[in-house]
Amino acid sequence: MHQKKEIINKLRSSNLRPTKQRILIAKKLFDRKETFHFTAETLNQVINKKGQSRISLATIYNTVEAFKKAGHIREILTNNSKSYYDTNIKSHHHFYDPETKKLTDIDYQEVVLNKIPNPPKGKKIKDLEVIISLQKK
Amino acid sequence: MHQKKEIINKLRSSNLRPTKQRILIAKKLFDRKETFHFTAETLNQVINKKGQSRISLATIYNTVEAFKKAGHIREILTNNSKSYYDTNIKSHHHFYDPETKKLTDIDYQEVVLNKIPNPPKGKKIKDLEVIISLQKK
DNA sequence: TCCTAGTTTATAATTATTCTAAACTAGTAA
DNA sequence: TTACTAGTTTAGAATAATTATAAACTAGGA
Repeated sequence: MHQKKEIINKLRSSNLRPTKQRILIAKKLFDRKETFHFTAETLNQVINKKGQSRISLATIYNTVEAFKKAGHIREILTNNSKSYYDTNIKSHHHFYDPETKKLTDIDYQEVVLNKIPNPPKGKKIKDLEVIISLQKK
Repeated sequence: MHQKKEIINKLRSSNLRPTKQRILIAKKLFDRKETFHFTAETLNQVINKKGQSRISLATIYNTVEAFKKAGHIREILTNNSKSYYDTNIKSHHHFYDPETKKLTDIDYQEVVLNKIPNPPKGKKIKDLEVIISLQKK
C-alpha cells in the first residue's frame, strides 16, 4: 500500500512539488492492486465523483503529462482518438479488443521473442511492445 | 504498376463506386514501390499540391475510412493525436521514432515469436503487431 | 511571516475529425 | 439519349480531445 509519505517521496524524487492535487491523483492511480488503464476522462471521473473534492480538468491533464514524463505511468499505443495510460510501467504487452476498446495486460513472460531486427544506425531500442488485437470467435 | 483498370476493379470489388476522387486517391496511395505511411493531413498535401485538381478534406477523410473498412489500408497503432495509416496491409511490424514521429516497416520475418498467450475465452486473435520504439544511442 | 517560483484554475484557443444537408454524378433503365 | 436515383462530394458547422493563457493561489525556504 502506498502511504502518503511514500507518495510524497515519489513526487519529490521526480522534482514534482507534492501539492494536494498531485497527492490525491497519485493515490487514486497507484494505490490499487491491479494495474489501471485510463484516459484523462476516466481519471477525471474517478477523481471528481459527486461530492468529492474538485480538481480541474486542466490539472488532470497537467498531472498525467508530468507523471508520464517522470516515468510513473506510460502511454499505451492504440488507434483511438483519446490517449490511454497505464500505471504498469514494467515492460509488458496488451490484448486490445476493438469492440469494447478495452486493453488487458499480458505478462512480459507470456510473450517470447527469439528474433528481433537491429535498430537503424544511431538508434537503440527503447521499448518493445506487442499488441494482440482480438475479434469474436 | 497499377493501371487505371486495376484500380477501378479494386474499388468495384469492395463496393466502392469508382469516382474520379477515389481513383485519384487510390493512384496516389497504391501506385508506388515503397509502402506509404500517412495521415489525413499528409495525404491531403499529396493530393492537393499547388495547381492540382482539388479534392475536399471531407472526401479525403471519407475515402481513407472507406479504404480502411475495405481492407485496402490499415490503421497503425501509435500514441499520436493523429491517425496513421499504412498501405502495407500484410501483417508486419514497425519501428517508431518518437523524436521524428516517423514509422518504418519491419518485415514480418524479421520478428519471430515463439510464445504468445491464449486469447480470452470467446475471442480469437485478429492481428499481432510489434512496435519497437527507438531512442538516440 | 514574507517571498517567489511553481502550480492550479477557468476559460479560450487549437487541432483532428465527424456531421450536415445541399449539390453533383455514376450507372441503370426507359 | 435522356431521365432517374442512390451514392458521393462538398463547404462549412459542430464536436471532441487536448493545449495555451494568464490570473490567483500555495509550498516551502529565507
